[in-house]
Amino acid sequence: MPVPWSTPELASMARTTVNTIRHYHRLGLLEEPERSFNGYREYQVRHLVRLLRIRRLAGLGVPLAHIAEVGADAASTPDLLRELDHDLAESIKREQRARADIAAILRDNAPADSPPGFERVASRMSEADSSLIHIYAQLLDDEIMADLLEMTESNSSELALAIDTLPADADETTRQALAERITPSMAQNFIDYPWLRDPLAHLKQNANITEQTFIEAVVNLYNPAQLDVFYRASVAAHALLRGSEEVGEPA
Amino acid sequence: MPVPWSTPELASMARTTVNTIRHYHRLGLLEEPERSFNGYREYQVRHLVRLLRIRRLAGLGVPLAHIAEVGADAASTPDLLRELDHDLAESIKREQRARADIAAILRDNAPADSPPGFERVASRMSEADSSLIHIYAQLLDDEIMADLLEMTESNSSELALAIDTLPADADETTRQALAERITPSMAQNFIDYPWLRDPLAHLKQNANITEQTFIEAVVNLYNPAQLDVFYRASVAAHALLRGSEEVGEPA
DNA sequence: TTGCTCCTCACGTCACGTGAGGTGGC
DNA sequence: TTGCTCCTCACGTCACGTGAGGTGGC
Repeated sequence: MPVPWSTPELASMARTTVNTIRHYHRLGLLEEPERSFNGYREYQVRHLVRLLRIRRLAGLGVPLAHIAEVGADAASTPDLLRELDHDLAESIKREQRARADIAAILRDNAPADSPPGFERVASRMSEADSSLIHIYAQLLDDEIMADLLEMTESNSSELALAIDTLPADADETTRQALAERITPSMAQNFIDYPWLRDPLAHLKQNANITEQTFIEAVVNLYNPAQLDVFYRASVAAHALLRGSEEVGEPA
Repeated sequence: MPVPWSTPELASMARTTVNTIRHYHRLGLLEEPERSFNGYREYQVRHLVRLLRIRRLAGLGVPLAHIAEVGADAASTPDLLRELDHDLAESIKREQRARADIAAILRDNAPADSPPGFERVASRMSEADSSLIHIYAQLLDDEIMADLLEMTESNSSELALAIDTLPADADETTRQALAERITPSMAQNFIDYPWLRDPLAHLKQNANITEQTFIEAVVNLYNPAQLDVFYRASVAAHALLRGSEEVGEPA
């Protein structure tokens, strides 16, 4: 390839594309070369050098709009580079988190839109539970979320299924029976995770007025029979705890 | 914030923007909610959940156009995720290289568009040398480039300056004197870097017909006097080596 | 009437890529 | 005439952001 070079030749030498070169011409970043008699561009060595410098800066993350001034205003360059470095560091962190999350999803064979951190238990969770966790993750801090994960892991699959499949019009007997089955583990949870008795006190600081959200999510995601079972079990669990405190665990 | 939520309220709860929500509506990704009497959107819990799932997938790098099908076609998801992971890994590598290069530029106070790897010596290099290195980096493999860096590091600053500032019309005496000054180091380079005697043999494999480029770059970037000095020094250096081989270094 | 909240619609951003239609010499 | 190379010009992509102009109830 003797000088002068055509656009495809220049692109090939700089390991880029003709579209990229034309784009830089449009932006005024790369000087237009002379034209041959038939209108073809004829690039010289200086164009190749300029193109390589532009590609280098673009590769470092310098916005094309700033590349002209990087040449001109060398004094402001360190600040620009430090800013770029900061952006790159952030981007790398985000991508590394995404990779870790993808690995967890693949490892646990979980749905891709599982709540972050819940991949291990995602396939055992009902739609309602999964939805609720998505919302809670916006409202509760990480320690609470970690506790929720523990609770979900220790949940009995049969009980979870029974709750999940409870029809909205389940009769009195069915509800009461189910409530009694889940009362012990609920009581245990109240012991293991004291904040469960007053979850509203543990909302994220930056989450403004969200107590309503917290409650409305539950009410929306479970049917009346399920909510009734939760309520009955919760009352029974509290009674159980009060009983054991009075009898076996004096303050 | 009681249900139903307005668009800004929904955006705030999902830690995103109203524009993002409207964008998802336009793409048909997020169901349009009911409107109030005055035309305001009224979002329910299910919209919040859907929005959070979309944001989660988007955060993992799933293209918006594929998010609908990720829900529908769970079987193809692992392949998609593995592809995403591969892209993320590539992106992270690129960004880490960029960060390392930015660090080198800042550390050595080098121009941002220095040839990669040459930051330490960039401030001592002439424009022509820097340009040439940019071009050579496209044509020569990494080992040769490492040798070029070594050569540049060991170059005498005064000699480099003398060459760089040599006028195109420098007279005979000046040229000859300068050639004689650089002959010893050039001879030493021929010994230390044997490939210098036949650099064209070390072009990158994937770089097709580029010998011309190699030569045209030199001819274009240096003035006639400089080229003449290089030529004279090269001839003298070769003579020197032949002499020393005949006298002091029998094969 | 003024402010406030939400709305729609069109266009902008970033760094190019795509594709249609035309040209000039073999 | 066909093929090949290069050209221009308009529009597309991706995931939104911006800004103009309008509305409805206090």
